[in-house]
Amino acid sequence: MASTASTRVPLSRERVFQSAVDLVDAEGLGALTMRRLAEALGVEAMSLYHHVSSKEGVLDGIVEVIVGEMLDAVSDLDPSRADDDWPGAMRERVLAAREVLLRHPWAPEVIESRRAMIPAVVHYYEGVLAILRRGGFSYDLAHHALHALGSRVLGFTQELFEPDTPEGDEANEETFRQLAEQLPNLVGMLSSVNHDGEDTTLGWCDDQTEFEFGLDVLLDGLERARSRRSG
Amino acid sequence: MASTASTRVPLSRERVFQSAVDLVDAEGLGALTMRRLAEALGVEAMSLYHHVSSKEGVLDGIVEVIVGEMLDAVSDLDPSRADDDWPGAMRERVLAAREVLLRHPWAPEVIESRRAMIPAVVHYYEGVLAILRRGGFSYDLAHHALHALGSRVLGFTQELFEPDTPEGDEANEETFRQLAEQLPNLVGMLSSVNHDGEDTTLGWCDDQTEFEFGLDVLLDGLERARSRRSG
DNA sequence: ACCTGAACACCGTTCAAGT
DNA sequence: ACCTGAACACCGTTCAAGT
Repeated sequence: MASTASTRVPLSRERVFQSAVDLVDAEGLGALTMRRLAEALGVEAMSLYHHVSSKEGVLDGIVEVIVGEMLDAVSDLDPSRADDDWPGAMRERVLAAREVLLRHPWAPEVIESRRAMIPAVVHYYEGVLAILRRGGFSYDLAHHALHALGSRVLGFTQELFEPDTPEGDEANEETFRQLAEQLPNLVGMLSSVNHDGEDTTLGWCDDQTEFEFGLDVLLDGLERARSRRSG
Repeated sequence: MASTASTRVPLSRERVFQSAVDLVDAEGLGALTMRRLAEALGVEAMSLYHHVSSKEGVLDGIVEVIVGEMLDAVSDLDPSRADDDWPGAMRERVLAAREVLLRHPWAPEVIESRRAMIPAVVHYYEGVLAILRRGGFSYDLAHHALHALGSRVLGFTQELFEPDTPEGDEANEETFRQLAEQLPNLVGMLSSVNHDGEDTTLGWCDDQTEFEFGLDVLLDGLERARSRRSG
């Protein structure tokens, strides 16, 4: 019954979102416009609006895809581990999520810009909370823990500064050189911290070593707060 | 010598940035366009480009103004307090910065989007580092501490979700209702955490109580990491 | 040196029309 | 039901020209 002339697959929300992820993987966030996305799908820009309400909806959908990959990645971890080692269970979950981000290094920027209740994100947080509850946290302390961990539960650390792009302008380095003599502590810190290792990295500071170390400091501090409160 | 016909003050970077802050204070971030900003200054849009290189430069300038206010606010604190009570000194500094944000509640969003080395931000971090160093942190551990504290050193907590705007659509609440039975822990947490108090607030979760509590958990965890390492 | 007006090259999005 | 083409209402920014 199907015409053999055109085997075009009909558009769907899922195809739109996956295509958006592929486009950004290949060409960066700047390439994501409604026109470019439509082109990649072999369709006119306005056809997209039958499946998404706006470009904001596309960005939400991108997060749904990425965090969906995280949910897949954590689905075969053992939830009962949290009963007697919640920091270990959390660490395992978060590092699995981080591996997804290493395949989509632009994703933290998009995730940070979204505050809508995206189903995959909500489910991911539910799993984080489950670990904290099994580990003995009250709802109230678990809430504080979520905020203290921040983006780290999704596998990335916020950057403070971004280095200048290799080919771009040198505004940052120039600013820093001019101010350097008023900044003894920053100069000292930057010279003692390795910022050009070959380590797997999501950003200037966010390499695997820094991420794991900072995560462990937080998990330890939170476990201490928990045990102090539950007596 | 000066003509009395027009007492127009010449444009300057400082006037452009301050005017941008005033515009956003009055009408929100969405109102900030080069054309609107020029209008507020009684000038054509293109005149702005003699003083700033781009709209990105205006946003950097806004952060310079806001964090400049923070530097003023912390300038009369006693640096030597960190010598025997670094968590107290940090707490004092951070809460002073937060008071600036309470006057500009849109500012966290702008600050989060900037990664350039803005002079005021660099100086602010220098002061944060000075406290950690006086408190006995190695450069390496101070670096981890900065990332662990994240946006908190500038006085705000990242939100996880934003509630629906009062007049806006109800997409978030709708999503949540549909998923609620699969989310026992989130439902439990949200019902036990106060999200509609009259407290001074920067966001849904970021009220003064949550901010101070979460800050203290982190400061305590960091002090523990420090004392464990220095023996 | 500083500011302007018109224009350019994009955006996201609306709308009426096609099939 | 789904897709289209043209148009709208904006953007940020360039450029040649004014004073």
